[in-house]
Amino acid sequence: MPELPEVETIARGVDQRVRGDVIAQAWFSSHREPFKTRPEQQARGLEGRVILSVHRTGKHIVCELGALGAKPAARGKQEKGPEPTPEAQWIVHLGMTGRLLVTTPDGSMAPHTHARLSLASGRELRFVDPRRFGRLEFRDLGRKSGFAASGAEPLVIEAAEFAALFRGRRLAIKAALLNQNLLAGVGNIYADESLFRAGIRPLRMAGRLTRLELERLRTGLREVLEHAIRLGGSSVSDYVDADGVKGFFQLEHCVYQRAEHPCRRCETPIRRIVVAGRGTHFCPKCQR
DNA sequence: ACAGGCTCCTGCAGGC
DNA sequence: TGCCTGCAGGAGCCTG
Repeated sequence: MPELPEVETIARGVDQRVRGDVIAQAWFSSHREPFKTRPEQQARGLEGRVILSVHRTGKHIVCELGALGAKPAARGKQEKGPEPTPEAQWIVHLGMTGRLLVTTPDGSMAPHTHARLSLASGRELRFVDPRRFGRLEFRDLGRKSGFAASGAEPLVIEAAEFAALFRGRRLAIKAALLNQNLLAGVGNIYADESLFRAGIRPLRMAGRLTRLELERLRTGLREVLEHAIRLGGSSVSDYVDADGVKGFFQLEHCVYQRAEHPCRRCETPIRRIVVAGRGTHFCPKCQR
């Protein structure tokens, strides 16, 4: 299931391949879901627009779109030409099983393809999502404000702000980590892995954690996310990047989906419980 | 306001 | 071998 590192990997890959390309034609499946904006409206808004950039916010992939003829800023260049102002955004949430792929038009259509954007370069940007938990949204920035995740970014949040998120919260820290209104981008895998790094049991009440524990959690979370991004994300279920390539972080999971396996640190068998309706994995000895 | 539970959806694993 | 059941989970919605 795509979380922050997987979404980051996909957004980077898609950005590399489609930045500056023009959306010639947009096609959407006739399923009721997964559209936050009506498909006809999305198609109308997308066709003829230039993709200025693609980036990640929380678990969302945001495509910044400009008017035909707008020149995107070159990636990673120092020379700062005037940044073209986006006119619109196409926002993709992958849900559990969503994929955003850049393909050639002759590439066979995967089952459950819900959107195909034909690009002027001849390539196609495709959204595939068997379980339809993903969401597609179009925002006209002339009418609406730009997309912003409601929660804080775990990669940049400072200690004081992080601690304040959990103050007075009477719920399990695991459940709090999954709440996108507090932190944007953390899902089940990295919640479990960061709690292991911090040595904190998932059922501990969020508001009762000490300053020291919260700081271990903040740094553990950041480390585990950064490490996973370097490895291209975790491939559990059917996650693949923009090229359809799997990531490697799943080989380094310490607790996630390792129930009954020995802890990598102390060899105690990893336990699995259910917290907030989610499978939750922890080491009963290393996590207190 | 906040917390917890239910719902959506399909693929896959496990049991008989 | 093949069918059936149950489970996985992000986030929006409803309820207490």
